Amino acid sequence: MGAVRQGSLRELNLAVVLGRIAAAERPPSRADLAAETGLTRATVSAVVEDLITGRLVTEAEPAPRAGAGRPARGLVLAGDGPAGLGLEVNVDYLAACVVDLAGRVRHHTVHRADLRPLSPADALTRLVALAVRARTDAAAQGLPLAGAALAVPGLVDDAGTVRLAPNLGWRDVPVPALLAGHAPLTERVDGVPPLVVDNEANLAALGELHAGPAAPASFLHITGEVGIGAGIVLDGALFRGTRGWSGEIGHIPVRPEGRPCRCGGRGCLERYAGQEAILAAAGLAEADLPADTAATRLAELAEAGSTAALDALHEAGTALGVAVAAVVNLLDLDTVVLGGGYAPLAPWLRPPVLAEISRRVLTAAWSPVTVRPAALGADAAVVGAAGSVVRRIIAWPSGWLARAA
Amino acid sequence: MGAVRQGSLRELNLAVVLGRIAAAERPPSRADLAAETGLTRATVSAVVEDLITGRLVTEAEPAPRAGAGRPARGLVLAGDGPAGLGLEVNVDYLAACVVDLAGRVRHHTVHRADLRPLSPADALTRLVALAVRARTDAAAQGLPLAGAALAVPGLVDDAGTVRLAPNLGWRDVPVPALLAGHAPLTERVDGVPPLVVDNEANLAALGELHAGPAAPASFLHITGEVGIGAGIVLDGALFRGTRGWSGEIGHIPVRPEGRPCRCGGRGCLERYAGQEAILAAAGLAEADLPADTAATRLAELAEAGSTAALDALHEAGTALGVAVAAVVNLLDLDTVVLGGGYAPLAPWLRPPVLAEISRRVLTAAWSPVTVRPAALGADAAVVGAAGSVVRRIIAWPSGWLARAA
DNA sequence: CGCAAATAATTCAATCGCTGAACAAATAGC
DNA sequence: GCTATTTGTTCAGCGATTGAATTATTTGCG
Repeated sequence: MGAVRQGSLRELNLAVVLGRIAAAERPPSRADLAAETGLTRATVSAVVEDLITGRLVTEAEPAPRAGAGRPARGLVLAGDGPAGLGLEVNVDYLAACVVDLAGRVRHHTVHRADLRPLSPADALTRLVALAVRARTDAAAQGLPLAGAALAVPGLVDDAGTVRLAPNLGWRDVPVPALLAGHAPLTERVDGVPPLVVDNEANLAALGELHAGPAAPASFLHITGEVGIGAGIVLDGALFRGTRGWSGEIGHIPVRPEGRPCRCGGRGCLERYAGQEAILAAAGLAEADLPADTAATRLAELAEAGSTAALDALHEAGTALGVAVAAVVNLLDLDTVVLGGGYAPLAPWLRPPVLAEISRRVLTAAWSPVTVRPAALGADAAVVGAAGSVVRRIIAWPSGWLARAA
Repeated sequence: MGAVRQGSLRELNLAVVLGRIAAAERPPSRADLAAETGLTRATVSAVVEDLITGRLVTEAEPAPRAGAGRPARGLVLAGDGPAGLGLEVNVDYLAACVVDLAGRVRHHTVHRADLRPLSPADALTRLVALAVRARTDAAAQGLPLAGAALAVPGLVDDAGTVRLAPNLGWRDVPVPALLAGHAPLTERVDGVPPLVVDNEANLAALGELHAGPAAPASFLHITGEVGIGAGIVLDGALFRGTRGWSGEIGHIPVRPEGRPCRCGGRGCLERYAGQEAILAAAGLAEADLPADTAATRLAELAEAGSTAALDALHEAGTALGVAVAAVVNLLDLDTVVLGGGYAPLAPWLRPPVLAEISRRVLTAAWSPVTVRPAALGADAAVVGAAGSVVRRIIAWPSGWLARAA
């Protein structure tokens, strides 16, 4: 916590009030906010006025009806306020989307193509084309973009360099430098780079947090694709680790005397619950399926009662459960979200995961652990990326207000 | 983050300034603090005056010498300010200590006795005797006690009830209720209970954080005793999990097809790197050694070149390394501290732990993980308990100042 | 030795944002 | 149409920070 200057007071209260408006189930009145926060109605009015003139908040016309007295005017996040641009590079598709302050997806494009043969520079050039279309669409809807975030299936350092994205074949790719020619993804505003690069699993977890007001404050979001990544959300904020490389769950040993893994260990989770492992166990050659349909195909087979598929899923679920139990023991989380390719497979993965948790988590007897599929599907990472931009504005509105003024 | 009222400004700045004084390497001057925090020298002077009249800070007479100009007056945490009382119940000893604001241990008593035959009530009665002596000693030194914390080798819920302490044989022990007759451990002040009960591993980790200014902001502290517990410190704060039950590292599977464990799983870490497992592997019957000397005995044997001991330690270190690698992958930590019974064994445990980390942690190649023994020895938990009390004051001085006024 | 330069800390009027109470606005119920 | 009730705004007052000026204390230099 930095020092609190005179002006910080208003900055902090702008964040507090806007945060309450964003988190509220129904549009709160100024009086509600005053009661909730402990601030005076006078102060709340002044703060709200700043937020309204800054186009972050609008008054909801159909005010919620009460008993007697002057009717309250509900406050909601502005639909025409700043929006976030989300981008994603993945193994077999590119995606872009625009999410407004209220969390609505206002634009969404997916471009399917095998990215592996392309150089990183070429892939990014194609991505810029998508970004430009998204920008144009946003402008047509009167939405100013406040920033962008790019989701990548790999490890990203603070500078935005992709250190390693195995399934993409990327290694030490300096994304910001490669985008240098493509303003306005590169103009730095207020010290915030206009494009943040982050791990796909992290951003997908943020997407889940953003998807509904019912999201718990702390949970583990597991993205099951070729690799297995986890996004850790603690108290409503993404936990990134010392260098931003948290969530590497794929190499927790679940059968240490088991199959060798490319990481050098043995019996890693990825070798038992990764997409390739499940497909192989189910008797499906991986090569003839595009990655995005593999999970749905498996779900169809399981639905149809295929013994091979059911056995493969049970096996994978058990391995996943061993790893999840370890994480729950370590972090004492009460919710686990199955995302990415696991989402459609949740009906079959859930039982063995729960079984392992109740076997191995000492505290599960006192307070049960919830395991549920992700609310967002395969779009979680892009939507989460765009959401992370608007979320930053909600968490610190004075930055945007100063820029807009 | 709650709303910020007018008066919160000063409260926040008191915390900011006191925090800087506590964290500084050498006594900072008011001017230093102003430069660091961005506050005006005028404001810092006012804030510091509050801290000095509240007996939290004093001026260090031998001011650090500079070039020219009026010499600065260094500010340090007051040695005669509020102190914390730390208590510990463990399998074969009770302990109490008093730590002052500056982190110095001003009192320390250990009472050795096998606690397992005693009822929880009897054990706590003996503990109160220690606490009373510590109080008297503190009073004799002019130290007002600001609160107490009790370390227990088990799971504790929010109300202070020990839900399960297997090695102590405790189950659902309502510690605050059992201490009800023993004021002043029970009078609630400012909404803060005078006695906080917490897990031993958590408090030991806090002790490590408190032990030196060189402690990293985020680390994993592993307490190896009969069970294996971990304290997770993230950004200088203990991470407790949703219900305060984080850090159960003992049941991470390291040999899943291996030995059955009392938790119901197989091949848990505890069965390979727990004290009993190491002693058995080294050919030492456990029964004939008091728990506190087992580790030193092992260290002696290893020092003397005993093959059995060296092999046992290598085996345990490898198992520990597998689990630690999993945690490091998940949380992206850069420091692991070997505490409790592991501290004296660190020379032999470190190499296999590091080997497993470099094998299994993908990112270890870019930035190495430090593994080191704990700075505090077996006293870490008591000292950490007392430290947690003074730490709370440093984090929120206005609470103490209001009480003292 | 005396004086200028430099750095530390304090004083004080000005200012910014919150507070609390009074007031205006708008509606339901009688 | 009147009253009770609740919402939202206005305004004087106040607390905390600010910034410039002032005082305090030492080093360096002639």
